Parts: sequence; structure tokens; C-alpha cells
Amino acid sequence: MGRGRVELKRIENKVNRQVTFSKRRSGLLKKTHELSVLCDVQVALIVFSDKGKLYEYSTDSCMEKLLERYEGHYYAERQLVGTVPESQGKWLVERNRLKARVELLHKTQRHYMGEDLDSLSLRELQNLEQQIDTALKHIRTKKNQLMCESISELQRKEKAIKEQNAMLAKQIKEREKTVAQQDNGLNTSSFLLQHPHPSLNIGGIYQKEATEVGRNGIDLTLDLDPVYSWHLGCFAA
Amino acid sequence: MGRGRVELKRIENKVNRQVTFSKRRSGLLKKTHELSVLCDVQVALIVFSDKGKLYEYSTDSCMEKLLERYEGHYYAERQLVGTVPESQGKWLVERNRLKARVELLHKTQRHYMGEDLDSLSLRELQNLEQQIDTALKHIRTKKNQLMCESISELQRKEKAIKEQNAMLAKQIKEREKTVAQQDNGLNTSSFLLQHPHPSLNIGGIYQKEATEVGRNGIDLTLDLDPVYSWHLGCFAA
DNA sequence: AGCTATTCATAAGC
DNA sequence: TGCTTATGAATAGCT
Repeated sequence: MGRGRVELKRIENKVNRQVTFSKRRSGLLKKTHELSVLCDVQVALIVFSDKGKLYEYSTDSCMEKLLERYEGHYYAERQLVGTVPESQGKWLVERNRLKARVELLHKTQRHYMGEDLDSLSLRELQNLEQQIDTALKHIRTKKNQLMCESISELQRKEKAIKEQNAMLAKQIKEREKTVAQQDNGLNTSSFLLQHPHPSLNIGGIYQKEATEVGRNGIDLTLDLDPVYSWHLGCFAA
Repeated sequence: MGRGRVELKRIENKVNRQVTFSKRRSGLLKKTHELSVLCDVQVALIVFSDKGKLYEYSTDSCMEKLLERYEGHYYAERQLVGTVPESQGKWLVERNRLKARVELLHKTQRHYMGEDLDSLSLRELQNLEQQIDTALKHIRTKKNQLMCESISELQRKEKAIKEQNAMLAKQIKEREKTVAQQDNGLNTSSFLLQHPHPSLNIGGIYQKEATEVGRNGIDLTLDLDPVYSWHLGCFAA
């Protein structure tokens, strides 16, 4: 459906994948619901997005019941194999399974953090190295992207502010001129006292905007020049 | 789809309902699979037919893992609300804690693998980068260490084998000498036929030992010289 | 997030 | 359940 058929393999383009996910997910939820209603059967659908976000459907919105039923089936079949969990034994088994899982994830994570490497073979180390190297590339790409965005934003703002600055300066000049013409012979101190120096005002605006841009992590406060020297230092990474 | 549209309500005709169930069920399973593959997401689908028959799909055919993940999510959010189930509470609480833990580790691990980076701020990215960079250094150090050990081992073995080789050669020479003295006047072809050329034997021993050393990953077979040129190529990593 | 051109799923019928 | 076909849904590629 749609223009041209689609190969049944992971969509590599990230944006495309996200869009397709969104569309097909809603389609799937709809069809799941339809099956449940039309055929009067119990259905459960669980979807974890890329980012770990959860989408779900279940008949009568009672996922727990349905999963219990499922596990009932599951264990019913298991029991044929011989595992006979007692009343509390069932909990113990599950707990141990979970603990083992946590332990495993923990261990893997330690490897990703470059710890506990003695337990790895050379081959495993090489795989780990390659995987982490790839991850690092992704992370740096992402970081650079964010930084570039910050910098573009700052440059844009700098430009806007400079223009504003110039305009204000121009206005002041004109006003001074007018005042000079009107109050010919008087000095202009009264005007200067009533209006703070324009550059202070501009600084205030800039600071606010920059902080807004800096929400995503860096302290992008204050003067422009230090920011430019800062990005020179960080960008090689 | 099909001839005429369908109202979204239970199909009363039993046969019709069964037929529709069969058709739509397979369609739904197909679409579920497609979503999983195309968008690279984890999906689980559970269907209980009218008669209690179970149909299921899950990414990587690992329903248990997925359900655990689901429950992790479910309870991670629940705990914030404060629902404290009584009765078997003690077990449930511990289980839910474990499940939430699993889900959290899952997420962290994805970050270590350079995935799902959009959810991180620039500051977090920088921390992650530094941590992974450190990890990578450790891993490479460890790898180099293992490789160095392999090489030392190989060098040791090379030396031993060369000595053995020299000794064998010496023995052969002596034996030839003895034979020549004993069977004075006969040619030596009979001896040569009964004993394969010594260098073949040596080659055999070397190959076996090298394979043993190579257990931990690289194919360290065959001649010595290639090994030396090989490690020059790989060591910079 | 909307808009089509297409492909697909499927209701009916057998 | 399997096959065929007419029909409407779902959706891929764009904007």
C-alpha cells in the first residue's frame, strides 16, 4: 500500500522509519481493536518504540488479566516438561529469573564501561571494541550536531542583536539631533538620565535568549566572544 | 476492505465470525511482524480465540523478555503513583522493583550502544562520550595486553621449536652417519622412505601449539613470519 | 500534519 | 480451510 512496495527489512532512514512507525502503529492498534470486537476474542498488543516508549492495546483494557492468562498457558505447557512450581515457588522462580537478568545486564554494562575485562576473550574484546567505537562515533556525531545547532542559533541571534543595536544607535542619534534642535542651547544631560544606556538593555535581551538556547546542557551565558573561543576548543572531539 | 464496509461490532453469525477471525488474525500477525521488522521495534501480540486457543507473535520470539519489559514499565510508573498491593505484597513489591530495574538497565545500555541519543542533553552526551572514551581506552589496553601475551608465547614456542628442530636435524645427521658406517656401500633410500622428512613433523607440532594459543580469538595458524607482520598491522588499534 | 497514487487486506461467494 | 474477485483500507512518498 502506498506508492511502491516495501521490502520487509528495517527502514534505514531514521525519519522515514519514525514516520512509518507512527502510521503503522496506529493502523495496527486499530486492526487489533477490530479483531477483538468483530470476532469477540481477547487480544493484547504491546509495542516498545525505539526510545523505549510504550504503546499498548488490550481487550477491555485489562492487560494484566490477559497476561496472567497468557502466563497460565505458558506455564501449563512448561509443566509438561517437568517444572512444577509450588504456590510460592512460582514467585521464587520468577524472582530468581529477574535477578539473573539484572545481574547479566549489570555485567554487560560493566563491560561497556571498560570494567571487568579479564573475563573476556580476545575475540570478545575485539567485538566490544568495535561496538563501542561505533557507539562513540554516534555519540560524537550527535554531540556535534547539537553544538552546531547551538552555534547557528547563537550566530543568528548575534546578527539580530547587532542589527537591533545599530537601529537603536541610529534612533538615539536622531533623537539627540531632534533634542539638540528643540532645546537649542541647553545641554542634553536630562535626556541621558531618563534613558539608560542602550547597550545595557541589549545585553539584557541577549542574556535571556541565550539561556533559553542553552537549556539542552551548556551554559551559554554572557558575551559573544567567549562562546566562539569555547566552541573552537570543544569541537575537535 | 472486501465487498462492502463492516460495522465495528461483534459478528453474530458464528461461522462468519470464525472465518473472519481466521483471516484477520493472520493479517494482524503479518502486520505485527512487519511493524517489528520495518521499524525495528519490539512488539508482542497475544490472541486468545473464542475457544481459548492461543496465537501469539513477539519480536525475536522472546515473549517472556518482552513481557518482563512491559511489566517493568508498568510498575515503574505505578510506583510513582503509590499503589501498594496488599496480599502477596512483599513478593510483588520486590518483583516490581526488579522489573523496573531491568527496564532502566535496558535504557542505559542502549545509550552505551550509541542508540536512542535524542533523549539526552548535550551535557549528558558529553559525559557519556567521556565515559565511553575511557572505556574504549581500557578495552584497547586490555586487548593489547592479551595480544602481547600471545606474541610472547608464540615467540617462546618458536624458539623452543627451533631448538627442537636443530636437535632433530642433528640426530638425523648422526643417524645417517651411523647408518652410513654400518651399511657401508648401500644407498640410503630405504631409510628415507621409512621416515618422513623431519621438517614436516616439526611443522605439524608447531601448527598444533599455535592453534592452542589462538583459542582466545585470532587464527594464529601457520608460519611464524606472517604472524609478526600481522601484529604490526593490528597493534595500532 | 494533510494529500494522492498505489498496493494490500479482506468480505463474499464457492 | 483454500481460492478468486471486487472493493475499500492502509499507507509510502511528498509536501
